Amino acid sequence: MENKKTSIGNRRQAQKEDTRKIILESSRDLFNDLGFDKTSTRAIALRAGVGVGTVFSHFPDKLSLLIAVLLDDLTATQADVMKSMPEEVPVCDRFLHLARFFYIYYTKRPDLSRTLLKELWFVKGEWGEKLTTQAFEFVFLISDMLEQAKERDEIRPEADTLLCARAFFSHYLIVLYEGLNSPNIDVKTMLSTLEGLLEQLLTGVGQPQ
Amino acid sequence: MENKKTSIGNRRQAQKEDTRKIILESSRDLFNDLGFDKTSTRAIALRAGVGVGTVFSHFPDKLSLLIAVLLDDLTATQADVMKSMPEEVPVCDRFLHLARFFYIYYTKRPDLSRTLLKELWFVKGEWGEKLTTQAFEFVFLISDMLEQAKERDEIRPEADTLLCARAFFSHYLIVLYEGLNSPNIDVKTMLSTLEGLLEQLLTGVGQPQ
DNA sequence: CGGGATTTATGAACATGCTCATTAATTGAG
DNA sequence: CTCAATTAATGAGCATGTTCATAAATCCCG
Repeated sequence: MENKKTSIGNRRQAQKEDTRKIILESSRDLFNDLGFDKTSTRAIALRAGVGVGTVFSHFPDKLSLLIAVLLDDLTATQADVMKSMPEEVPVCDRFLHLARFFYIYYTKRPDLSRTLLKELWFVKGEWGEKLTTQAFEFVFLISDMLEQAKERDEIRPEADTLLCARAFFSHYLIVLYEGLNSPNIDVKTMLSTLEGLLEQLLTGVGQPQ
Repeated sequence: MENKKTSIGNRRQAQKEDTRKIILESSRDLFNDLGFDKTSTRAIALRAGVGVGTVFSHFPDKLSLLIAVLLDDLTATQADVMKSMPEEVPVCDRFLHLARFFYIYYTKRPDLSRTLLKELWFVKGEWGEKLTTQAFEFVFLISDMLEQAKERDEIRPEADTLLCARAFFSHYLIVLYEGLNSPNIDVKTMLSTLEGLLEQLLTGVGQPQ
């Protein structure tokens, strides 16, 4: 009763939020159980107990549903990473720590990850921008780590940390794509490949001078 | 008359090949004119003067049609690259030469390229393998170039040329993705970014020793 | 309360990728 | 040439993502 009274004036808003949440939960469950392609929007609506149209009045398309589901997790993952990030170790190790958490997350749900990463670069609309933003923040995070490493004289002062962060990111991605592509996904192998690429980048492959 | 006689015994085979070719040509035209999404398989069939089912008896799905169309071009592009490849210049320049040709090709048809590159890693089936093969050959090509450079003492003898080739490739791809994502695509900018990344990799960003 | 305005929910309808049972054409042995 | 077998072509039909006109629910002002 009191709850009803306190919520007077925004019952509609609360209802909408509830509907949104139940759609997201249904999507999450079905995506996890059946995979992205085999989950129909009708099934999502049915499980959520709403009409198909309702789903699309909350999310512009099916892909945005997946992004919404996974971005929640990825934000949480990033928080976990930061909490457990070791200090006072080489920047390479710090980056590998970062990569490990995400690789573990992605490889646990290869199908959904493939769908997400396929679209990473080219999704349009509100949810596409959120995804791109997440990727940018990832790069900036690496850039910060490199900046700190520079202050510790770990990397050369003349190095462009943002460019270097993009290099790290591109290696991180290529290893992720390769991993998700291979039938037997193994985070350890992925991380050791990534480590090799990073060491190569730190050392350089050209003849000095 | 004589033609007919000589082709006796494989009229069916020839017919099939003709049908295949006209389907491919229709696809190419429509993809170029309308883009991938706005080209329907019905439209392709109509333009080719065949039934919809015929299209799918020659190619497993719409995406394979796109791959078939673009792989032809990409093979030709690769041949052009090799013909005009400068010798006796730094490996970085040789790679930039390679990249230029492909960047030009991709940026001329951003929509189709986006669709192709989205699927690069994860396409299934016959045509997916052809695409993956093409990518592998690209990496091996770089690896060969690096091996030659090693013999010229241009890169360190202890460097792993295959790993280095993968690094080159990952930078090549990230720049391509970024380029295709940006509204104003500019091959020159892409190439200078790529050059920066390569120089960074050759020099190394860590402190020597 | 009353009732017009606004927001939210709905599912029939549409477009499209793709399948598959059926038909048509071609072949080659007798 | 005949005809059974093989291969190619076909399009109606299905499943599914998405739209949009309509209905239902909620709000808010007088």
